[in-house]
Amino acid sequence: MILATWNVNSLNVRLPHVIEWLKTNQADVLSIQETKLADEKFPRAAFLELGYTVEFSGEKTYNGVAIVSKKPIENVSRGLAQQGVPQQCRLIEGSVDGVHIMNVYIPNGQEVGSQKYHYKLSWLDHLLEHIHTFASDRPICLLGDFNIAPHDDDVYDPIETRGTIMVSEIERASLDRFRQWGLSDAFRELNKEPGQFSWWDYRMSAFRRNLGYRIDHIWVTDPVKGSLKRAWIDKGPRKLERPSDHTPVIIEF
DNA sequence: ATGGTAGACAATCTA
Repeated sequence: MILATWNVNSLNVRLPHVIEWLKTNQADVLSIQETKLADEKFPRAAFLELGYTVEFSGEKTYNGVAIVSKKPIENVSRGLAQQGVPQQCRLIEGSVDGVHIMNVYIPNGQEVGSQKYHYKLSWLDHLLEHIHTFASDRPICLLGDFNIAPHDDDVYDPIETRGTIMVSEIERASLDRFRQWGLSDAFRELNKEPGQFSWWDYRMSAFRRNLGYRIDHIWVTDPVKGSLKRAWIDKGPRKLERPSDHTPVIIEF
């Protein structure tokens, strides 16, 4: 199975890129973040025409997640039931071919110490609670835009970015709890070299200068880890005209 | 401390 994740930063703008990418890469499952589309505006037909099925959870202007799949998506659910605050569309999950796919758009957090940063940490707490309702010996993939670079090797400059958003020790420690539960970073299982990024800021010519972060991830339980064949980042879409600031991360197992 | 750019949406907010 080829499984990919891509924060498209507006599916409205990026639909041609996504369709082209699916045609070329023939992924079995693609999970998308930041569709920024209310459900009634979702371009379902474009995916059906390609032979894919799609499930989505979106809202106007912000957030929005979707799972695109060649095979049927079963037991679909949306959001975190436990949250007391108004729901943002940041989680959609479903099973494909016996593999449970959890597509997340973890809050960005804006700045360490800010209100949004605390929202990010508490959202991660709720996600962890939710994960704990599953058995870790099941084939599960937690994937999406985590908005956290797990290690210093995952940022362009660990000194300059030390302690800042997506890099802070508290965020990394929060993510470590998902490892302790039984998830592994599939990309890092197969690729050890530093400087492999999935996101570059639009500003300051960050892509040209390779000032990136590896914040888009596919984390898997042992049954998936055991059959991993490949894991890679496709920088191609980031080089296109009017690109998303993120580029796809893919595994094959 | 700020700014740089992009997207949604029409003055700012989010990233």
